[in-house]
Amino acid sequence: MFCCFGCWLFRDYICGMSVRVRFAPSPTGGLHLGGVRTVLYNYLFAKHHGGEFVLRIEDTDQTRFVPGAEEYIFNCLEWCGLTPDESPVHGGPYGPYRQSERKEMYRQYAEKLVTNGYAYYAFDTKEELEQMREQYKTEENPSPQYDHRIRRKMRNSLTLADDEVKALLESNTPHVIRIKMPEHDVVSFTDMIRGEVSFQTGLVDDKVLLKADGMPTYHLAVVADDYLMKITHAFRGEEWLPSAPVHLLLWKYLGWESSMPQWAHLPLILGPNGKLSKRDGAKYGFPVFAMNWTDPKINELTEGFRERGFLPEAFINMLAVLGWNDGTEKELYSLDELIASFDIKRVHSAGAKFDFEKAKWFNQEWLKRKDVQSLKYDVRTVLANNGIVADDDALLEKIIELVKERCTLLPDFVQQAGFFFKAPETLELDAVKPKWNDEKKQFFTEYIDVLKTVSTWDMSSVETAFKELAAAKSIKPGELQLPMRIMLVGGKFGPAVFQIAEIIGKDDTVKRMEYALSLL
RNA sequence: GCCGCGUUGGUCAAGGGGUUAAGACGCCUCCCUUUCACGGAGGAAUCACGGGUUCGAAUCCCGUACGUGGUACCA
Repeated sequence: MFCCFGCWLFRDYICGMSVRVRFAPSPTGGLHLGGVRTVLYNYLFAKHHGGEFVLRIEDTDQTRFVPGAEEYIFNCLEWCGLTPDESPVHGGPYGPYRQSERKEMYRQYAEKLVTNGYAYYAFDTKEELEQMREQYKTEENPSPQYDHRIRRKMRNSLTLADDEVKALLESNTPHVIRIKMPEHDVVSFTDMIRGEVSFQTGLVDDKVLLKADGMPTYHLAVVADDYLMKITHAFRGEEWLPSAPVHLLLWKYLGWESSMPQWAHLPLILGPNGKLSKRDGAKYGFPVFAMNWTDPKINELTEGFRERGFLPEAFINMLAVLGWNDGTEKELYSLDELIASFDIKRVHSAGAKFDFEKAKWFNQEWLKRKDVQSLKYDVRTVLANNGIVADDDALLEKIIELVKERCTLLPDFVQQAGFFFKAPETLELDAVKPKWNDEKKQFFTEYIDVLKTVSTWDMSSVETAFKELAAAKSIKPGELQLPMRIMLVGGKFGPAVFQIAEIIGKDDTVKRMEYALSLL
């Protein structure tokens, strides 16, 4: 994997410089599709360029702390095979990687901005802010912002006298630090997937940078940490685009403009109506999170792709091509192939609607292309979860090979492979009854007797005996195969009947047929 | 409301001035198989709309509509 010539020609400045990207989730709950795709694109980009992928935990909102959420994120990444090079658990030279543990570092930057006139102290209480919003609310402006117009009317270091501000500060009055957005500037930048984007700064509000509890908000933290962690390319969801001008300005005001990362705002993944939510999953019956997640507060379980029976390879593959393609017709990629061909510039700028049917197709394809050995553990587990013990290794391997192309999701193996290990509990007799008659009953009674005498039990001897007897009785073999299948597997599915008979053995074959016959 | 981003079949999408507008999923028909799958052969779109620019526009420009995101001391 090496950089293409394009890097020189299109001034990416990627060659020769070490690429560092980051995924920065806030540990507030399950990791959904969009999150995993963001991780994936970060990871692919980094690995394509031989760079590092760091995972940073953005836990600056203490009120939203959810126990277990951070560990859950790590487990998801591990399942997906997207291991960070640096993180709170993997360590690294730029730690700590949890923002709550970096708390003390942020204040100095915020203060520096105040000193240089790019930010200011604001003493407004929650109530005062609410009152402001109420007061200035009009039909044309339903949600007034704390912006260049409003700030003149609020209690901050721009409106208060210096000694008053000083007194307030010295008496530890709760306050925040807000950025002072310029009134008439235009901020623009080149997004790696959208091209030139620009904003009028006067239309953006004075975002809080440092909260009253001393924690930074996302806006300050993301800039400071990306700088401190030497992030070269910053990818995040499209929902961040509107606050990008704040971040751009912060890089400039802090004097770090020359090391600002290149941005790419990823398109959203949409559900049946609007942004995909876990609610959609519950409503339409598909998973939205990578793995099962139980919200500890309300004890509510949200289903994961893993538990639904997806292979991580398929999950990753499906996500990669939801919004990206390499320009060829290729759709099936291993992680290594993705790393080799990924190009952030070929990511679509439009949001993509998630299609569960297509997701299943990817799993089916991966089931077909993966070898038996690598499927064995998962299949055994899913069978065990359904009370089927498959401890004979060689047998299990043979069966997986035989039935895997009939399965879409892992749990399908229960139906497709279960009957090899355990006689069916219910027989779909309705499928044979309409055409059942004494002749057929007679056939099977005699056939059972023949089978009992077969010396070498294999597919062909079972089949030969079957056909010979059918011929002798002048019954079309085809009319007898379905009944036999129902007797052995219980339903209209599975591989060739005689193959099944061979595998389950003489005793079981005879036993199942006799039992079924007794019901007919 | 304001701001940003987006708009090629039901879905994912290629294509970025001249093409019979690829391919995949799903759907339907047929073949293979007297199970179910797999596999194979077919079927279904005037590229949101309206104006330009041009000999020529899905492709470039401008509007409109629609969708979506933001507008928090949440990320």
